[in-house]
Amino acid sequence: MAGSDPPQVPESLQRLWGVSSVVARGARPALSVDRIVAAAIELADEHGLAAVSMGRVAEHLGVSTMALYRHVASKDELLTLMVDGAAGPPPELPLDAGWRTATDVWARALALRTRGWVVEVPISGPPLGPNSVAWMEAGLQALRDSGLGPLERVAVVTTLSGYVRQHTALLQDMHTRSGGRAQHEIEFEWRRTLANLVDPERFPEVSAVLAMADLAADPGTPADGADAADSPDPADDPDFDFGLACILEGVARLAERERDETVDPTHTRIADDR
Amino acid sequence: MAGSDPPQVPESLQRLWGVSSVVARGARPALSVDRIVAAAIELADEHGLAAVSMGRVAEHLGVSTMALYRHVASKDELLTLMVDGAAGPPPELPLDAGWRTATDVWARALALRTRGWVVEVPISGPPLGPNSVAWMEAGLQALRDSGLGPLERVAVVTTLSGYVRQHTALLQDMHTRSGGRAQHEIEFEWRRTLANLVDPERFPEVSAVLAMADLAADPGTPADGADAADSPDPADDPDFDFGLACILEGVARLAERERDETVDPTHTRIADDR
DNA sequence: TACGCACTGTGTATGCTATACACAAGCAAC
DNA sequence: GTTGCTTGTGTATAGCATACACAGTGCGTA
Repeated sequence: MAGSDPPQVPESLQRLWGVSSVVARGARPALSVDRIVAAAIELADEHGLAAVSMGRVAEHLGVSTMALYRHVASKDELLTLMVDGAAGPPPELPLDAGWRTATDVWARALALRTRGWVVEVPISGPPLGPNSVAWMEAGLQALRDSGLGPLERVAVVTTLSGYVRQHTALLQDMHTRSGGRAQHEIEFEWRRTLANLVDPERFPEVSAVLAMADLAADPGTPADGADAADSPDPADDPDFDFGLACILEGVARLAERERDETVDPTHTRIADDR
Repeated sequence: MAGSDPPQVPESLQRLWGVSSVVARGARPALSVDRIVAAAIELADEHGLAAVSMGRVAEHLGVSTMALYRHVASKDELLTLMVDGAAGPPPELPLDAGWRTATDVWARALALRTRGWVVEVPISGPPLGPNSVAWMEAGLQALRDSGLGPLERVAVVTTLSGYVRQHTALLQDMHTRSGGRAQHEIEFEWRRTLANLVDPERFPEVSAVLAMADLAADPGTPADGADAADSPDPADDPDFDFGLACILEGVARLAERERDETVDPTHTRIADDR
């Protein structure tokens, strides 16, 4: 009953955390989990997640396909490890600039670090890899003086990373579909296509958005025509800003309300009614 | 230059929107996109998305595998159609109860309707199916009197659906991993596993959360032991409530601020500083 | 020093997958 | 009736993840 059994920790994860434990007895390994993961990530970065097959990863490493299975239990496990590896370590956060700034930086850094293919791999459950945990730690630290409880901070971090994930997914999809054209161009075309399909009577709101003049107009490239098509950076997107601000604003408001209720339940803030 | 060319609308989507256009010339079809999609959805509901292969769908319909390709261009397209079909039509919203209530209802309805396997299919880009558009329309209507601009409302709807998606994914994953055990039990086990791996010195915040007494304790089933394992309903999860409230609160705040700036830029609200 | 044995990488084989291609049958328009 | 498009079918192919038996390698022990 006591904590003696190590549950289904995938073994390769143990190696990632430095819990090797076993003594080296046989032939010295020419391969390692890290090398495999690195090769797979490189492949995904260059040719997309679809190009990551066990055979190709092995070929890229100059070993046979089955050699990989000595270090990784399955392709699914490899994908999970890839996601963790691609996340990398979190950046230093400006913790003394206030929780809001720190969290904002955190989210933008995460968005920047999240490669497009990461969102294509099916959800890998609760984070278990070292980097994932490190990001979680950083997020929790950013929110330390927000006034929220620990569990709520976890919820916020989860929500934010989900938001980043979602946004990256959309950008990635558009980028994939684009075939080199600019993002705005794709969105423009999508809008035109959809406008031909929807019935303005059944879908007035959608139609209104689709028909908006400042959108239907040809999208002039905003900046100096930089290669936004090459590196889709969510932080560039004004929609990203809005959604992020939205979430952070909500966090602030909830934290504030909670603080009031906790510290001084009788005291009501001025003009905080409604 | 004029709008004469129908862009790459996948044809089967056209059929979904009722734009059949072509006259029936050859043999009368015994199959239809809807029947295929329905069969695929049924299969996914029963045995998971992994069980959905072209062969099995065809077998389930009593036709040959290749017959499907007369109505669906590829498996990817079928998946997209499945997602739209599984969404179904949006519910009636209490629009006169205020945007916040309406949006809350909208999000919970979406969470309820989102089957677990839906989040497993890779992002299908901007919504194009009739049901997806209908949900978008409903969301925009819910937010009509929020005071936000049309584009911001789109951003909010996108963010919310992403949030629902994210949450469903996590629940789904736990549910898959569980193998029948209750959700709390899984979370408990995950916590214990992770607690053995993380170094409290490097990850103080995470460790603190993992060590929290009220969580490490055995999780008593909250309700009357209902079959929460069978139907993972995100709306049951308090975490879901918190995140949703967070986003909606942020929306309210931003809308409020925007209204102030737009209507009367010179007027500063009392006690709205910081 | 020699043996055993755990461990590493390899080659082959299997079953499943999506999908291209050529064909046969049905039915409207001419 | 003939033509030609459309629909369903059978066969074939290439790619995939992965099981299994085998061969080399080097540490711990006799």
